[in-house]
Amino acid sequence: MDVKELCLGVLSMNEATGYDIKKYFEKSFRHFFAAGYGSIYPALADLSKKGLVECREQAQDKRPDKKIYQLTDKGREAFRQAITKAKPRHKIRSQYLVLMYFAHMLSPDRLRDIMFERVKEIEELIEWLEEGSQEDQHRGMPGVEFTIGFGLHTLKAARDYIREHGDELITGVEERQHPTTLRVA
Amino acid sequence: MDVKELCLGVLSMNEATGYDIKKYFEKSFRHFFAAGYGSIYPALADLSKKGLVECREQAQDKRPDKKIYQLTDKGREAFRQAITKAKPRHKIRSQYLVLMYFAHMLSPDRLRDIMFERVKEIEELIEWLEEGSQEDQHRGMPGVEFTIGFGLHTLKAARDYIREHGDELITGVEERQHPTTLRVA
DNA sequence: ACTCACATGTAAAGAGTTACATGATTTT
DNA sequence: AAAATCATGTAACTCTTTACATGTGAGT
Repeated sequence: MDVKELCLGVLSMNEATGYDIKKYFEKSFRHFFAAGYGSIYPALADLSKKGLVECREQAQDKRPDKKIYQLTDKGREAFRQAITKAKPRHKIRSQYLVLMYFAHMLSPDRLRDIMFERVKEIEELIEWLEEGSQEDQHRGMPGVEFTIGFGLHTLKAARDYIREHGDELITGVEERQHPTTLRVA
Repeated sequence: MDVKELCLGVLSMNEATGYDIKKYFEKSFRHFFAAGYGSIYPALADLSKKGLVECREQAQDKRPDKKIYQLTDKGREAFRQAITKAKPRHKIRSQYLVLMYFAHMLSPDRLRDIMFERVKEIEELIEWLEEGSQEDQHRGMPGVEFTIGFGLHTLKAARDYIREHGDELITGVEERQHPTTLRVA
């Protein structure tokens, strides 16, 4: 289940251009699956070559022609297969947590900045999801609500954890870096 | 901040073999940064070539020689640089949530299986982290406690969300797939 | 004057995964 | 008898990221 297959998924709902698909990714999968043009356009070219999507070109002046893609029957079937067989993995790759792990090697100021920035990012995502949940484009797609709700719930948990334990970590680091002389050895 | 840099991080605490490093990854970074031999061994070879680590070989019979790596001063400095400059990203790539998003295209049985499996995986991770938090190898590393606590908190949130909203999703999918004939159109 | 939205793509580099290859010892 | 632990690695493949390349029109 990679960018190619998610493109099929997006196209299973509506025909779209590469540009549209990128926007859809941003709107809907932002918190669990990101992709840029550099992976979407080649993916579409590949799907086209394999006969899973077809495209019709729409001329535009002063702009590159629009290439509007739609699923073929083969593509629809391929997507069904993909989601039927895909293993439900959930991978996290977090440089942020690596930094927290090695917090004792950072200055308390840098540490504070990182945590602040992370909380800000999380809050932006939460806002984004809350806006998205009010759109009613996803009537009839119970999964949309579920994934938005899941995102909101886990992001809030992450934010709250940092808020509640961030100072503790900073204090711990300060103590380690400047041990008090008064200590019962 | 990739596997190479995390290897430096692990070696900043203790000398180790590639095999040891893999085990350390599993014990400590499992919930936010996974890596296999296929990325660790080449990483060490590369770091060695760049003079960031040194290795001494220990002969063993009936086994390949052990290669015990340790940081050089250059390597120690490189790691300090890396964590000072690294952007604190946190990436999630979740096929699991993709499947939930397109839940309406799955059979309720498959959906139930996926959620059950996911909850089981989360529970295993939680247990793992709870065991790890009782080890006292991480004295003096306040970041270790923080990352374990963070993992526990967010994993529990994820588990609880699925428990509380999973049935709702399944019901929604069933309704969409077999609409009742009794409906006020 | 600048940035955002529209609209397409390529090329090179970087990273990670998977399968392969070897093989004794210990535990279940 | 099978599986896990110890211990190394490579090669091929897949996938993603980043930077480049091009250009208009509308809004601030």
